[in-house]
This record gives sequence, structure tokens and C-alpha cells, in this order.
Amino acid sequence: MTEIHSNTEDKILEAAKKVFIEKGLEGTRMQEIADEARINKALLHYYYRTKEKLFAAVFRFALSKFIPRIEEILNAEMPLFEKIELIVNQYITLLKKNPIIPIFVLHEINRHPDRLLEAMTGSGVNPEIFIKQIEKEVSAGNIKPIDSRQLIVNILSLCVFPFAAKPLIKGLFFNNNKNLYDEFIESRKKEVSGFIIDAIKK
Amino acid sequence: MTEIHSNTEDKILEAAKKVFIEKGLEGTRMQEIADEARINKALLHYYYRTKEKLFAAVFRFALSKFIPRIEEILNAEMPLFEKIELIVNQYITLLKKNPIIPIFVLHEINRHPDRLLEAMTGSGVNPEIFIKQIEKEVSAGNIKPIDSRQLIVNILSLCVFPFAAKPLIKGLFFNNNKNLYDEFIESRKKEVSGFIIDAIKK
DNA sequence: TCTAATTTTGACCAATTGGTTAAACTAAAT
DNA sequence: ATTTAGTTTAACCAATTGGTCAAAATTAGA
Repeated sequence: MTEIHSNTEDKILEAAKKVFIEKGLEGTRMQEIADEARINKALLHYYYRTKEKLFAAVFRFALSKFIPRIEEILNAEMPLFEKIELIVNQYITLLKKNPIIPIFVLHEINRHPDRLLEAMTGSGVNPEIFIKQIEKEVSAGNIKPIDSRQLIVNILSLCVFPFAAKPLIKGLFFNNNKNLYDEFIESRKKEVSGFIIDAIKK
Repeated sequence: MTEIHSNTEDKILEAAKKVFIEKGLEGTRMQEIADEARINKALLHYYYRTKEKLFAAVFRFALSKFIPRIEEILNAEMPLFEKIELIVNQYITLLKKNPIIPIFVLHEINRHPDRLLEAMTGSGVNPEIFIKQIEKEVSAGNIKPIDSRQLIVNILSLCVFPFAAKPLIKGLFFNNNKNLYDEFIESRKKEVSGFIIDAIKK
């Protein structure tokens, strides 16, 4: 198991990320990944034996961008509203750097839900902590009563959906103008957290 | 152009809907559609000459479920909050009947954004009306100041995302229990409109 | 330098794919 | 009963696909 990270192996993974994430598992041809990496197709199978194995590596990467590690934020000693601002801001910032990750991940976990369970086991993702905190705030009367899972899904929805629906939003509202769409997303960093806080504050 | 709706043509379209919407354009084999419809594969090409043409028919159907015609609601004489309640309730009800439509449409318009423009031209979808109404309510001081497009995207996000992320939510929150997830969605009919109204009311 | 291991390649393969074709079947009209 | 039109099928095809393999090229160690 002496993994010498040859330049080639990295080139393959980078090429695979680009093509797989754009076109999905079934929309991707191994030849296209090879072309993208400027190597022979047989080399793909030399480093990653099958398409599935190469895809699995890409999927793991994508999932780490889609479900970021934010334990530090969640466990931080900080008022709930500030925490929500921080989460929303960081999440939208992250997704802005990886804008096509959401639709890729959502599509692939829909096709093969088991892949998600595998990849998430031992990934440290634990919503229980955040759930507990929200419930504490509710019963302490600091925010309006709301089911914690509903609130979490609302936060996720408001952050993620605008990326998944990019072509729709861009076409419907901004006449396919990329800059206008980007500005729209940028202003959501403040918009969304303000919206959420207004919705739950007393 | 004498289109006699034979039973076979319907059977094909129904089978194509089932397979395409579940597996996407590139994940679908014509043979599988033929099997699903219990007919010969050549018959597919007899009625719909190519895979693309058959897919286009399915996509049009899916888009009509994803972007429902709600002009009547939008143009109705009704207070904004009631209107939001109605839209959210109707939209979630519709998506509950077609739960895998969102991820299918989002994925396909991401792969081929031009398909969306084609299908939406002359579809009567016109957000301008709703935009104007929201802006009127804002400037009349009836709700908090908010960009109308941001509000519309928020409404869409809160309605659609939980369907697109079904496997994630079901696994993360409900231990893959279908009933619990369904109840969760059902309660969002009230949850979401309440959330939105709380966020924008003064 | 010589050797052994690793890396890279072109040629190849079996299976699958969307699509075609000619013939057979069906049903209604004459 | 024959014709005619539309419908359905089995067999087939060329192109594409993921994957293999043996040989060539490169690298590293002695």
C-alpha cells in the first residue's frame, strides 16, 4: 500500500472530477476523461480499475464539498442567530466555489441512495447536536416554536436550491446574464440569514 | 397529421415517463422502455422516431408538473399572505404527487439549458406579474423590504428542495423511514407558508 | 551499465446501444 | 375475397462502450 502520488494519478482524478461532476456517471465516457487528462484510456484502468471505482473517488470528493465539516461552527459558543449567519455565509461561499456540485450530488444520490449511506458512515456528520441546540432555544422561549428538522431543512433549501436551479433562475430572472445571477447569489449571503432570522425571532 | 391516439402510443409514453424520469436521458435504455411497455423495441421508433424525440415528449410533461400554471392564483384578488399560503400548499401538493420530477428536471436542464428555453417559450410562465405585486406590497409598507426575486426564489427553494434532497433528508433525519419522511413533507404545507409569512410580515 | 520494476501505449475485444428493414400480422373498405 | 393501410415483430447493423493485453517506453536500483 505504498501510495506514491504520481502526477498522473492526480491528473486523472482532476479530469474525472471535471467530467463526472458536469455530466454524471452515465453521461460520462472514459475516453472523455482520458482526453481531458491527455493520457491513454488504458491508463485510467491502470490507476483506477473500473469506471465505478474512479467515480467513487469523485463522488467522495463531491460529497465533502456538499456536506462540509462544520462541527466547529455548530459546537461553538455563540448566539443562535450569529451561528445561523455564519453557517449560511460559509455554505453559500463554499457552494459559490463549487456551483455544480449540488445538482451532481442530488442526482447521483437519487439514482443510488446507498452510495450516500456508505460515504456518510463515519463522516462525522451529526445533526443531533444542532437539533438539540435549536430545541433548547425553542423551549427557552428565545425563538418561535419550530420543529428543528424543519428549520434545518429550510436553511439547507435556501442555501442549496438556488445553485441546483441555476439555469432556471438565470433564464427566468436575468435573461441568462451570468453576472446578474452571480450578484444575486452573492447578495443571498445576507438575504438568506436575514430571512431565516426574521422568520424565527419573536 | 391525423393523430389517432392508439393505445400503444400511450403505453409507450407512460413507460417512457416512468423510466426516463427515474433514470434520466443517459441512464435510460430504449430496450427498458420497450420492456416496460411490453412491446417490441422497434415500435418505439415507429411512434417516436428517435430517443431524443421520445425524451422531448417526456421532458415537456415533466416541465408542466415542475412549473405548474398558476396564473389564476397569481392574478387572483387576494391578500398576499393568503396567496402565498395557497401557492405553497398547491405546489407541495403537486410535488407530492410527482416527487421525483424535481430532481429529473433540475438535472436535465443543467445538462441542456437550451431545452428549458425551448420548452418555456410560449409556456405562459410570467414571473413579472408576481414580481410587480410583491414590489407593490413592499412600497405600500405592508411587508418588510425584500427583493421580489429573492422572495420568489425563497418560496421555490422551500417547496422544491426537500423533494430533490429526499434520500438525504430521509436518511439523515428519519432513518430511511418512508412514512416519517412523508409526514415531514405533509407538515411542510403549513410550516413553509408560516415560515415565509413570519419572515416578511412587519 | 545492466536489470527489474513501473508506467504508458496502441491494438484489440465482447457486449451493449440506438436505430433500420423487410416481412408478417391485423382490420377495415371495396 | 382482395386490396389497402396501418401496426407489430424478429433479425440485423454500425457505432460506441468499458475493459484487456502484450509490448514498448521510462525509471530506479544494483
